Amino acid sequence: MSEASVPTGDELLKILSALGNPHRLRIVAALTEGRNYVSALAREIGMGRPLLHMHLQRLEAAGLVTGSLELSESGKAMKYYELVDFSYTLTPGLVAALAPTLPRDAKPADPGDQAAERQHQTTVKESSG
Amino acid sequence: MSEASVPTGDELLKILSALGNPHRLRIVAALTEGRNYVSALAREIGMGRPLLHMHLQRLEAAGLVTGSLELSESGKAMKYYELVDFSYTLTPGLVAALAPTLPRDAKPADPGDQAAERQHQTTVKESSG
DNA sequence: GACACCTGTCAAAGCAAACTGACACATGTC
DNA sequence: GACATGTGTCAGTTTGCTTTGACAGGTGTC
Repeated sequence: MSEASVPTGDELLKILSALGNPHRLRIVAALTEGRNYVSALAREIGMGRPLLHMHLQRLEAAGLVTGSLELSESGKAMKYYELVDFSYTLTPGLVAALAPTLPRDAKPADPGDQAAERQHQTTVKESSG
Repeated sequence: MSEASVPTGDELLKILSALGNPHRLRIVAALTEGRNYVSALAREIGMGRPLLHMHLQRLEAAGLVTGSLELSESGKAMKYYELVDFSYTLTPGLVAALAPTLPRDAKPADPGDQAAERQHQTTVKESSG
């Protein structure tokens, strides 16, 4: 099953700008092989941990990946990221339909469109002890 | 009929980064109502002509819109832009398939992947005299 | 010629994103 | 304790996109 194919304009924008980056595309590609934790993923792709961390946050904020902080058998905390099985069909029609729901200019005088925040879901599991 | 749904990694990146901008999404949305020329479009959307010009170039480079310099009845040169009926389905699989064809780091020492340029097609028509 | 409309481009400024290095913290092993 | 591995975050630089204003054409009309 895939993600909802009809997001809001704001969400679509976040998705597109999140994927509009070579590093992030590569990260998504690497995660199709399975979930992985940050440090290992950084080595695999060949980029610094702080940088990868930022990109992963961007992808998570767009709802394209999910991170879960787990405890390894040895007791070390490791943050595993995995792909969300998304599926969005880009067409002029979709853009036209969602464009009206785009934030104008972040005008401070425009209540009612707020409270649209989305909190990062970071599950915490324990795998044995 | 829609555009090819399987571009190269480089093209996908251009498409995504082109659409990952609120102004450009709005431009695409405005063009779904029909073709229009730059100055009129600038007034309709409410942005400067030079700025709109740049955004249109970005969209054209990504193959999402097409521009054609035509001559109006009065003889004035007007650049009309219209939408390309694209359709791309974003999935992890697509990204994984195209990621290997992404340009590494624009390394100068890597021939063979070049000559992949794409020239902007700018038709010139004459409507009457 | 002056005006209104269209086109295109350039340089400088402004701003957001990307990137790096260093720090603080925790755990298991030698 | 020293070391290697994992986590997260922060400050500062660098890079690149975005934006603006000004300029240089072109045409038709008054």
